[in-house]
Amino acid sequence: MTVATKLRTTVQRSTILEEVRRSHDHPTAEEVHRRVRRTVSNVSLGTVYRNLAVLDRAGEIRQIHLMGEPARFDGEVQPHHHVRCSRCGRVEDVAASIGARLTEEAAAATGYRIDEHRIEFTGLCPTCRRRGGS
Amino acid sequence: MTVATKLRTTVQRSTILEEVRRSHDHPTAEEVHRRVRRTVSNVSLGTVYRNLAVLDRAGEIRQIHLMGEPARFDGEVQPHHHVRCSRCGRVEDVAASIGARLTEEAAAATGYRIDEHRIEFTGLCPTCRRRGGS
DNA sequence: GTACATGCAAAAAGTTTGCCGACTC
DNA sequence: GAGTCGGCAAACTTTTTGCATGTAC
Repeated sequence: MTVATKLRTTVQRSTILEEVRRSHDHPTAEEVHRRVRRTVSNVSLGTVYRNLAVLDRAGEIRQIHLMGEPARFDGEVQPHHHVRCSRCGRVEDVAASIGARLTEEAAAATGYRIDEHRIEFTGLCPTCRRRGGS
Repeated sequence: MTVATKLRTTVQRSTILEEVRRSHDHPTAEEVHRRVRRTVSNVSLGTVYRNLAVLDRAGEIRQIHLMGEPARFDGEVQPHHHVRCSRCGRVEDVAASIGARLTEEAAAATGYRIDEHRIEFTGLCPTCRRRGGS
């Protein structure tokens, strides 16, 4: 599971990384903990938090913060964005191609050197749309 | 200070609203509390939180959540986005005209009915750029 | 063997809530 | 006067940290 150079490989760390990579539903730390415990029955929540932070710093995973929710983690580290369904709460990826020129536009508008941007869309997912209105 | 229809006008509530409206630095609840206390010396932090929530629901202010930080509040309720300087931490507004077509693009890409989007840019502000590097 | 990682439990940080007296309408 | 609101303090949720022990390299 190829952890970045300086990191030690421990059962806990590699299991946590694998779990985040295979989860496509953007789990919270607590959800990761629950899932990892199926394999490593005694991992502590503290270790999960510590490793999620380490892996985030190492660029192996990403952390996302949506409005008023606990942090979620994402094994997809390529640039992309998120949509959250306001009815069922699911969070899905949105291709990074959306808003490709945003960086230049924002740099021109603000004078900042823009390094990154994250977009959080909110709406109704196809399933909830079928079940009717907002 | 024109509070939406159903809300009662109390010294605490209107001071909190005024304070958020006049602050252009996106204060946290604790910062709002500190500032409001200059006028209403005994206002409690609980009241500040309650009123920020009420005013947010009433559409009088907005709440913003940036990566790994406590919630911040914004008296500007018209659509707009935010940039945060990764060196000095300041948060500034970015005009909503940026990314005007994002809603349609995201709707087409995901099948969601998109209701809203928020963009968080990260970079270096002009001042920090002058002082050199990342 | 040394530095780093883990488990555990306690603590911190941020936010919400229950209770009751006080104030707005 | 009825229903809201505010102060206070306790509770809750999420995340971080200290410490002693264990493990990877």
